Amino acid sequence: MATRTLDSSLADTASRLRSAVVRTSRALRQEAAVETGLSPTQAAALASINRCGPLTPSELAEIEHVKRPTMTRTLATLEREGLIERTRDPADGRSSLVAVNAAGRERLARQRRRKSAYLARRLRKLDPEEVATLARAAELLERMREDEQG
Amino acid sequence: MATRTLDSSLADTASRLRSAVVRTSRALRQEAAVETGLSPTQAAALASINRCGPLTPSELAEIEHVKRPTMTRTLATLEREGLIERTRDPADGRSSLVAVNAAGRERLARQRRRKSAYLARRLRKLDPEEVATLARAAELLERMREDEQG
DNA sequence: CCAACTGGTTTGCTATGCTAATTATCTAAG
DNA sequence: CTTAGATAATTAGCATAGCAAACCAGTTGG
Repeated sequence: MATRTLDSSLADTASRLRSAVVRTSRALRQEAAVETGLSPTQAAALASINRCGPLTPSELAEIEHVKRPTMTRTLATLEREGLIERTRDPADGRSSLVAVNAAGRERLARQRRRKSAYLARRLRKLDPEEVATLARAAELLERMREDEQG
Repeated sequence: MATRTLDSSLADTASRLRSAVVRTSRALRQEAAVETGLSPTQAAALASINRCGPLTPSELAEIEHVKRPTMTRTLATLEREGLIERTRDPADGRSSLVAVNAAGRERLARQRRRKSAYLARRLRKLDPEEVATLARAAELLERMREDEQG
């Protein structure tokens, strides 16, 4: 019976969590367009490029857990926006190295400065203890994803 | 200075949380297709219809925080899959009432039974204390969204 | 030097959002 | 009543974002 209630509580948590994640992600997508002109996907890619230095599209796709064609398109958008630059990979003629340029860094900085960013604005209304819970949850979500791979 | 560090920690948490939510949502979308043939959006809609009884498309759009045209299409998909049924609203000729049919309930039950559902499977590997953290985070995310409306 | 592999892109499909415009019905004012 | 305006739903049209399959070009191993 302990197992039974444990399982049903897990299923319940899973269901609520799914709902919360999906809805929050939806809200983020809407908000992002207004705030920075970048969708969450684009913003995440830009941040990763910035954080992990110049890297190839494949490496980036790996980091973001999307397939290569998807990353190709995201990069095309960021390039069209003038936020990144590519140089030929000296080690491999098929490949290119992607890096954030001045405009991209500026955009990232602006974004970071934004006090009113969707989540930050809402986090400010929570108790420190609640913020800590969410910080911990973010870690757990990432760990859950990485653990069992894809 | 307290404010400064508090703010930067908030921004940091916001950024990590955004990343975690976006990536998890992406993983969910991929997984859902394999597991049940329903995307998270579709599964969420079906669950809401089931939970909240027969209701109109508008009410459902409200619950799911999407616009009506979006819900129209989601419902069309669920109907094409034979999981829901519509009856004319006796009170308003413009409207219809949407309800889950036998096949839909069967699908929901199967989904619930699924021990291997993405999140549940991963939750099972966490400490009870960690599961509790995520449950609490789910609540907080929902509350954050509802508070300031959208 | 050629065959097989691999990184990247292109192409074509699906799903999910949105807004704006249409259609059908309802409701209220005259 | 009847007509004008509001409202529910849909349709149409646009954009993003994911996938897989096919394709090109450069790399590498035999």
